[in-house]
Amino acid sequence: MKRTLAIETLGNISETIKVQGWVHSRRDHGGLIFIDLRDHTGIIQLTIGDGSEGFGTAEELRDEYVIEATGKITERSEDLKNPKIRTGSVELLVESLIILNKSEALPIQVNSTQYINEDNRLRYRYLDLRRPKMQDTLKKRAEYYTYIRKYMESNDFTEVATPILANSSPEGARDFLVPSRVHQGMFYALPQAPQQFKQLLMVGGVPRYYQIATCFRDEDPRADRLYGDFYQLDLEMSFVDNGEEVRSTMEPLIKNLVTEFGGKKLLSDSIPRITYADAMNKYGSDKPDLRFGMELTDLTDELRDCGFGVFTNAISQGGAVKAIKVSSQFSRSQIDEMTEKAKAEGAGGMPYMVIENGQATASIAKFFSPEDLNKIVTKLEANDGDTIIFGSDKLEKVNKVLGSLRSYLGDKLDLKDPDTVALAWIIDFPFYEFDEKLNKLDFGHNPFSMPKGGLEALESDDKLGIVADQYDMVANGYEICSGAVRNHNPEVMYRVFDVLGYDKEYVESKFGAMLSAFKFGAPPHAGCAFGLDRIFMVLTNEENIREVIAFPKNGSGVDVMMNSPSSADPKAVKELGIKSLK
RNA sequence: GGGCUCGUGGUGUAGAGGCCUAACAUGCCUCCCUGUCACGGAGGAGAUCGCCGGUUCGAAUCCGGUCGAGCCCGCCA
Repeated sequence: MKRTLAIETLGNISETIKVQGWVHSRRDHGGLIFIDLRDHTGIIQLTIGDGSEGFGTAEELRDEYVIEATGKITERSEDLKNPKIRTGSVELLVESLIILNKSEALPIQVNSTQYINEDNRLRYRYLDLRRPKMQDTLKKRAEYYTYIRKYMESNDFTEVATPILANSSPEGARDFLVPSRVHQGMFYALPQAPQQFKQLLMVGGVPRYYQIATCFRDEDPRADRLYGDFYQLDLEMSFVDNGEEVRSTMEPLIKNLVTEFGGKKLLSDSIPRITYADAMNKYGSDKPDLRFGMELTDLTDELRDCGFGVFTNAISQGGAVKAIKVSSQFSRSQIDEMTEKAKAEGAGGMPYMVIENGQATASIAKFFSPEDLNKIVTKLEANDGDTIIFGSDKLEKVNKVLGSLRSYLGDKLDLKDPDTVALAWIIDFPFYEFDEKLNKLDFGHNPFSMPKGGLEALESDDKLGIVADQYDMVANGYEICSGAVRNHNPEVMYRVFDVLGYDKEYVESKFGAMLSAFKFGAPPHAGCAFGLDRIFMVLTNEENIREVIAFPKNGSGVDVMMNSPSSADPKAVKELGIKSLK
């Protein structure tokens, strides 16, 4: 076994050993120097007395010097043991000491848990990574990959690598383009996902494919979304024509990742299937956090003829009135903050009322008759001390605003148990959506999924009612997986685009390879892709996804350590046939 | 592209018109110290308060612009 600073590998008491690592801290008592030596496994105390051969060297040491020490492992006397570190019952009595490399004064401290702003951490990521927490993250992430691979292999999935230099895809996120030198004026694109390749693998006779795939998207990041490249567990299964088979194949892995690997509780052992429509109506989100209730209640019918113009107007214009009940009361400033939140989501304001002594008071209560108030209180089962928050507008807007407030209040009221993971499958996404901005029909998710009901369903007059055989998995309010039963039938493919007004030529120009492949005996197939960074983030209770990878870009896509992106050698640019640079 | 918040010694913060010749913690440098483990003690260096402009007798503090960061909206099939 390689000698590390883990207690198990240090050797026996009074054995003479050699250890290497970084100077975590140094305590100089004049004639006696203590050094905390650190490596990826932990810390051991080195003790050097005046008179020992290494003493002179020990006096020169500074934080983060890299050293090698030789000495005798010695048990500490009872009163000197330090229970805070794993090796605290022993220390190394140093006989000789070598400096392997020095360190300048540090821009960020390694031996501290003090908050450091992220810009500095990323600029000196190699120092940041030395910190025990980041060491643990990297180690745990490697175990996570192993755990996943083991499951996939034991379920007969074959790992296949797909190209990084791929093709631009017309739907979806913005591509990273790579200019071709050999074919000037032409571009590769880094894959947003191996979507088309994995479907071609199905046509290619691979029964079950998986890959821990790097995916590239040039879109603005978020706390739960990396800029540039990120990782997916991408998989696909042939001769599968229903999503349930994919879901039940992958469920055990995710559940075990939560419990066995992550050491957390599942909210429920059986994972609910919730339709997109139900999720939107009950939680105002297609990625609801199910760890708490506070569901949206529809009051449209009850309040159609109420005395409050804001509500009746919304309803008469085809909109809805909904409410959430919160078992809590709020200060003026809290209400203001929530109102700001609602406005940020597009609401005009945040009407609310408070139930006190069996009476509704505050904000908009005065606009309602006792009968209307009674309907509200009854439907929401509201009690003294509850606050009822309303939304009225188009249904989609109401869902969005109240869904956002629900999540916000879940945080504020501490309803999100960090030790519990609530999983759910969201199913039956709408195939088409109405794009308000372009004032036309567009794909809801992706054009590769099979419409439920196939060709026949596409003929429906209610295009917005067509459901895709498409499913997401959500965990604690995060979307962690997206998948679908794929459309492997060229006729259906043409028709899917035809509904949006795209002709055959368009489809062939964009998806030529897939379409022609599908003409040569494509098996039905289905699959999905899990966001590995995001799942790991949930499992480790991190709120920022940049905490779970070694070298993330910052919010504007810059690697502040490596200084990328950067300008290129003009010669290389010229060779690519690119003429104009700013 | 838009909104909100932030920018003060190496690091993390305080200061919110004059008390600032800018404070505290930590780090750094010098010296003392043989049982510390966030060692302790004495001394010292280090910031024109992101940048530009304005208001004012006076600006780290107020205003405008600009640059950078974080979060959110848009975007992310």
